[in-house]
This record gives sequence, structure tokens and C-alpha cells, in this order.
Amino acid sequence: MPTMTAAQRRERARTEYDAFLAACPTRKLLDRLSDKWVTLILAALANGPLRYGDLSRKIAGVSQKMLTQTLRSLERDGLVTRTVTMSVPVRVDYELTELGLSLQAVMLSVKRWAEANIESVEAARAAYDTAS
Amino acid sequence: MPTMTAAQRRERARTEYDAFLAACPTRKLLDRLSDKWVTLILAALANGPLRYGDLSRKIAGVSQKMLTQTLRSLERDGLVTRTVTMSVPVRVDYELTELGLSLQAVMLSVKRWAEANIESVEAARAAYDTAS
DNA sequence: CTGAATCCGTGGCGATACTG
DNA sequence: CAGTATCGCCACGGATTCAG
Repeated sequence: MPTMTAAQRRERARTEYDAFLAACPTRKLLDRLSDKWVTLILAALANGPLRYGDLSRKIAGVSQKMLTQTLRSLERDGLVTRTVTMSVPVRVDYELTELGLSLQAVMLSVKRWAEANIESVEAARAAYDTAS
Repeated sequence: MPTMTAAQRRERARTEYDAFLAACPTRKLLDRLSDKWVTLILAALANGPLRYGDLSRKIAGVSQKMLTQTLRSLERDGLVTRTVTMSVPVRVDYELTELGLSLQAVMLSVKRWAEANIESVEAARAAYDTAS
């Protein structure tokens, strides 16, 4: 077991866990990733660390509460780091961890899919609505 | 414009739309994709069409209401087809469309990421909780 | 500037019962 | 078998206010 590489351990984990099972912890993790703001925050941090205010401005429409709350959960899950620089006023930077970076790659493809296929989806909706 | 290929149109769409903007339609689409059940349903349909009951059983813990509701929205968005076979009893099959297939590839990587990295996340949580 | 704390409405979602 | 209809809870999330 100690001779396993990280990649081997991940592969073993992938076959052991199954999100189709309701009781599986991955189900809950999947729920968290299925968060309104997670994808956008990860995408916003793609080009390096950002300050709280920058994030708030970049992700239009997010409330202070949800931004802070989502950042906290991301930090707790080991996806972002929070660095406080004691000064006046205080400066706080958020940056993707290595783990966060690997997830960011995945979520970015989701965001890109949405932006690339929105027109197809809207066309399908129009067709569906007129048919009914 | 009519000389553009589908790929060109998608690329153009991707640069025109920006999910960071609150008013952008892709923001709403991203919200829908950020659904508890969408990922699991798409993943469940990966190996070909499935009947309603099969889906219900494969995705443990989903209520009838949410399964039906999510399937309807997926159908409306042109991601799955719903085929009714009139017989007694009725038989209904759900199958990914071409568009749904392209999204499924993306969402499957999310599901796999969760299953592969759940242990890292749980370790980070434990560390975070003891630190506080 | 970066939050924490509180109030509070809305709708997401599960449970249950009923139908073709 | 594959849904629809209805009820009811509570938690998600916005707005606002206070604080270090």
C-alpha cells in the first residue's frame, strides 16, 4: 500500500466509490460541485490569485454572502488557499491549490460547453415549446 | 454567415457569450447544469437508452418527482429524447441526443473527478476542522 | 476592504396519494 | 409501468446591517 503512487491510489478510489449509490460520500461531493457559484469561482481564479473584491467584481451578480460562503467551503475542501496580508486595509488573496487546479480544468470545460452550446439549447427549447 | 461550419459557429458563440456576466443566458444554463441530478442522469445514460424504471433504480435515492422533472428539462434542452412505446404497460425510453452526448462527456469527467478525489477532499476537511 | 450576523421570502425538493 | 397532483418543510440565498 505505501508503494502505491498517487495516481494508483486515485484509480483505486475511483473504482471503490460510486456516485450512483445514495450513501456514497461522492454523492455529497457531487452536490457541492453542483453549486451555482463553484464553477464561476474556479474559472475566475484560472489566471492566478485574486483578491476578494476582484472576485466579487469579476463574477457579476454574486452576493457577498454567497461569495464568502462558497470560498469558505472551497477552502475547507482544499481547493483554494486563503492568504491574509495584514495591512490597512486588510488584503485577502484567494488562489487555487493543486487539487483545485485539477478540478478547475474539469469545470472550465463545463463552462465552455455552456458558452459554446447555448444557442443549440435555446433552439431546442423553442422547438419544444412550440410543439407543445 | 451561411458558409460557416457548425464548429465555427460554436467558436464564435463561445467568444460572444460570457458566463461571468449575470445577464448572459449562459449563466442560467450553467445553473441548470449545476443540478444535483443532471450529472447522474447523463452518466446513467452513457451506455445507451434506459427505461424510466431502470433510471430510477440506477440512480439510487432520486424521487419520482425530481427524476421526471429533470428528464423533462433535459428533453426540453435537446439533451435527451423521450420515446413512448404504446403497449400494456407503457414503455418509455430515454436516450442521449448528439448534443446530450457531447455534454455527457464533460459531465462524466466531473463525476470521475469526484470519485477519484473524494479522499483528498475529506483529508483537507479533516485538517481544516482540526485547525480551527 | 473583507468580511460576520441577522432577518426573511421563495422555491427546491421529498413524501404521499392518485391515474391511464 | 410511468407518470401527475398536492402538501408542506426547510434551506438556499438575497438584502441589510454591523464589525475588525
